[in-house]
Amino acid sequence: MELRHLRYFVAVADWNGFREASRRLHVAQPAISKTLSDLELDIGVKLFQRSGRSVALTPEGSLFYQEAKQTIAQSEHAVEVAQRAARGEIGNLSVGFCGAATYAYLPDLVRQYKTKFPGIRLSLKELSLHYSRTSRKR
Amino acid sequence: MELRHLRYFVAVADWNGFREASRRLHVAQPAISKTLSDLELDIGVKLFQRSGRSVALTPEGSLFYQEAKQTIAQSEHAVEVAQRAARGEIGNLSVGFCGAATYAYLPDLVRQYKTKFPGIRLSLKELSLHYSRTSRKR
DNA sequence: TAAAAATACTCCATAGGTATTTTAT
DNA sequence: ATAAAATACCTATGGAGTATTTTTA
Repeated sequence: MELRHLRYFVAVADWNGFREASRRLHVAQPAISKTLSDLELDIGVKLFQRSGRSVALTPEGSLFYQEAKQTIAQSEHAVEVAQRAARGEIGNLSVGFCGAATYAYLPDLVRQYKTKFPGIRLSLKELSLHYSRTSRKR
Repeated sequence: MELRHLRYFVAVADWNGFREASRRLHVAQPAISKTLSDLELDIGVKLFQRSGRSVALTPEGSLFYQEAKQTIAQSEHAVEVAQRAARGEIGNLSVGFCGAATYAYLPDLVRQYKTKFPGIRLSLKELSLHYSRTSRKR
């Protein structure tokens, strides 16, 4: 099963019919027909009640419809999260500091940061001064 | 973007590497390579930091990883819902009743029902006796 | 130099198109 | 009789395989 199956399925449910869905999707009607019977075969559940002239969701189809929309929405959300992170609108930033910086620079830095990057979670960590000594041992 | 892209992406992240992912997925390594660069091109975000010898998620990739797994899980949930509904384990049942049935049969019926089909939501509606008259009008 | 990923190509499976038949109103 | 879905058939895009090159630890 691929998102394509779900997109076509939702389109047919939304526009109640293969014909109209095929128009909206700019895809020929037999392709929609094939994709949906593939989907039904794959999951082993009949999603539509066909009566030649028209089409209606089965009870199982109705439940699947909700979940299919949810799946598509989640997939779009995934992309959006990645894109916003790439633009620096969300994400995490870890800042290490020590000694004099603590009171001289940090407070103002954090204040500026919070207003400029409200979507980024900031983690602060005081670095131990023993670090350079212990790492040089052995 | 299709679920295939997300499945491959998650596999590469999980098995930290194209090579190992290709073994686990039973798909040749260049196919994984191609699919992932297609994905990055499609969403316009670099998901992995390649250094020839090894591969690591970028910060954006890490966020996308969570969302991709969520998307796949939701797609599997969708199928499960449909299949359970088809098996009669979940869903809705509406029962109309009227007159003598109300006290003579309904209580016992509902009791039996609840134990046999715990996943099915039951809706009861008392049918108006005027219904047959009004529907016959005109 | 030895692993792992990228590139180049080839092939074939299948998504999608056209033409037609079937079905129900 | 007509509008819509299914079926049959064909085409072509792109997913996946093999062989090879590139990269870096």
